[in-house]
Amino acid sequence: MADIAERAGVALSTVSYVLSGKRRISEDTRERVLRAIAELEYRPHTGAQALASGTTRAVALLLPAAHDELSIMQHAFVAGAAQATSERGYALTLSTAPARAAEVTRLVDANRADGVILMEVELRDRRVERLRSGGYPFSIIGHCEDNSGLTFVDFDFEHGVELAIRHLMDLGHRRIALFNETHHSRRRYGYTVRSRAAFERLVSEHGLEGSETEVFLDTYKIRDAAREAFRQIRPTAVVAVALAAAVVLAAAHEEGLRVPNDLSVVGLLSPQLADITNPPLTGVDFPAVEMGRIGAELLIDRLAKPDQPPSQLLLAPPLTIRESTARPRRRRAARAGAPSVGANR
Amino acid sequence: MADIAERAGVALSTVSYVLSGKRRISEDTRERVLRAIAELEYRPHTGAQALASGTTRAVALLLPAAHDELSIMQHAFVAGAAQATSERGYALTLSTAPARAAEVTRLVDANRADGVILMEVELRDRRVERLRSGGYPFSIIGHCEDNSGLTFVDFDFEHGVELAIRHLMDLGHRRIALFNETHHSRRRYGYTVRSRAAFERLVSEHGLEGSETEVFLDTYKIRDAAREAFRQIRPTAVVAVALAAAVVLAAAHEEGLRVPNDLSVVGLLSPQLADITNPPLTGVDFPAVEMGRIGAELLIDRLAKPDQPPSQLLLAPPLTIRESTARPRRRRAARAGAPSVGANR
DNA sequence: CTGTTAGCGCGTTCAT
DNA sequence: ATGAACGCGCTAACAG
Repeated sequence: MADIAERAGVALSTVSYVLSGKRRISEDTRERVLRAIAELEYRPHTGAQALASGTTRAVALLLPAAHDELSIMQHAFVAGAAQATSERGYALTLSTAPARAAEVTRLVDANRADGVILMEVELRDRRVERLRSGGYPFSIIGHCEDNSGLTFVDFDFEHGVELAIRHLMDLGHRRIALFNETHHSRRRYGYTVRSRAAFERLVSEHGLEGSETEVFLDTYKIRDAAREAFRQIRPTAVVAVALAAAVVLAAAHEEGLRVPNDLSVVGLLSPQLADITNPPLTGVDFPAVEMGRIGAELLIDRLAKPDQPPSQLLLAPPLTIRESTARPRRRRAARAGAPSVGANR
Repeated sequence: MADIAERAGVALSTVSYVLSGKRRISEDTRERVLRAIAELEYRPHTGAQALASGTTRAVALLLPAAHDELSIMQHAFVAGAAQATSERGYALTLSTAPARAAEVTRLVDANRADGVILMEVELRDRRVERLRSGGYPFSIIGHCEDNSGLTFVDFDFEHGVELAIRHLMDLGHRRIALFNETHHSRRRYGYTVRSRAAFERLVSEHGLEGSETEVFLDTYKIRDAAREAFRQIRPTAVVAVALAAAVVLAAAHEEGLRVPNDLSVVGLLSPQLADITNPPLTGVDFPAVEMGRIGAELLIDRLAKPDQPPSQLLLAPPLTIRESTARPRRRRAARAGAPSVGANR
């Protein structure tokens, strides 16, 4: 900066002001400074700016448990967040530190980032508590039980399940199963709990013969659980949350169930995945990229105006019909074989 | 730091040396300093360290073209790189800036990162040239045509295609098609070119009836291209590169081809994807997480010892047999129906 | 083994 | 409208 100040024949601070625009500078000197900057290929030193200004213009994205595993949708969050931050002139720092409360504030404490984007939160989350009570700027992709004061964006799983069930009911399905995700641990993730709650409510409201099945996020267990459920429940349709959907298809295939002829499947997952399954999944498209983007924007907004009331967004996109759902066929066979008593409501 | 120096009754620099370990400190003062640090909950200011030391202890991962799209495997790279960097005490900064040469050096020029990890390089890549000629520390996940001086890790696609073809030949397949990925643009990505080259070599070496099909990374086009290829080539087996594999399965399904009964498929993709396809894909597992990890480690090693000769790693994992391959069956039917003239080679 | 001190590159207040 | 000078928090000579 000193070099360009000298070359432009001005004071060092003038250069700073030209750059930041925090002061009116005469067009004349402005020109000279900018020219010198161009000629010397000067690049501001982000670190020094951060040190002097006390703000890093970087946010941290906490990418929990990147235990080599699946969590394919996480990538979309990352991609969305990366885009949004870069558009707003922020850097995005990734951390795969374990999801312990002690870790979430580290990057901000070390002044590597101004704020934090949290993912995979549980209904009651100690990391959230830590950030909240410590007064750290943060946003969540997902949400908790007690959301007072929290800034977040989430997919409306309740609404998603409702759309899915309505679609299946419209097609004539009455025996619908929910395939939910669950984790090895005892953690209670919001989307799992909310999906189940919505499912149970709808089942009882409409007198459906649903039956939930919780499956584990391990591919093999998921598949076994699915096959067993098919035999026991004999659903004509399935609502599957997240990655479970992809595996349900495989399990159905193994059971000799053709989708959608013998079994309809509605998935709540990202369109990127829904498109490459076999057959492509009808479902409520999880707008993962958008959510990542919004999560970042909410945080950056918050950094700019810390006193604004927190934004809380629930995204409820429509159902996209692909090829995995159809009218139930088993029922006809069942009726023909043994005319059931139940009226069609 | 001044606070803890005062509290411990030492000079400020002593605190620094205790922290960095760059000097021998008597156990006594060491103790006092550490206690003061704990009591005051002192956290080093990364930015200030960076400014003073001239090294940020952060590396940038260039995640090109996060155009909302697929590129699911990219996530694994990111996850692997994130793990490795965090283990070595580095931060990982993500950038989705467009893949222009001007962008790749920005983060390092602005002192946000010490080096760069590049992905999705083309055979002749201007970004690589820029980094190389500018003397920037960087590593590549992938590699180029001219790799002199480059540090990289890549999947050995040539070897992968060879394993795939061998496996299919062992099963008795002779009419094998390659479904390759290609991008909308005219970019020449190494893995596409190398896969094709290997395929062509093997086809001619073994007198196979292969026929390559290039498909676009757009889900719908991929599927149409696949269906058309099935009709024209009537392959008994397919080798599919990356995401094409998932879509080939869907296309086969639509054509009424059962996998593996009517068509065997071998994929070169990540096991995370291979496991959730329907049926699970036999293939050479693309060790994406591992590659991301190695990419980061190579770069960090390079930052530590800039004068070491560059490491160039080609990973060639074995074939994993899942459920998408079997002995060819069509041939029998064909023979029975219309005894073909062609000898069995 | 420990202390002193000069920067690292920039933002910003105070004076002009 | 411009300039001089101090400080952000830390590292690394240099000096004991």
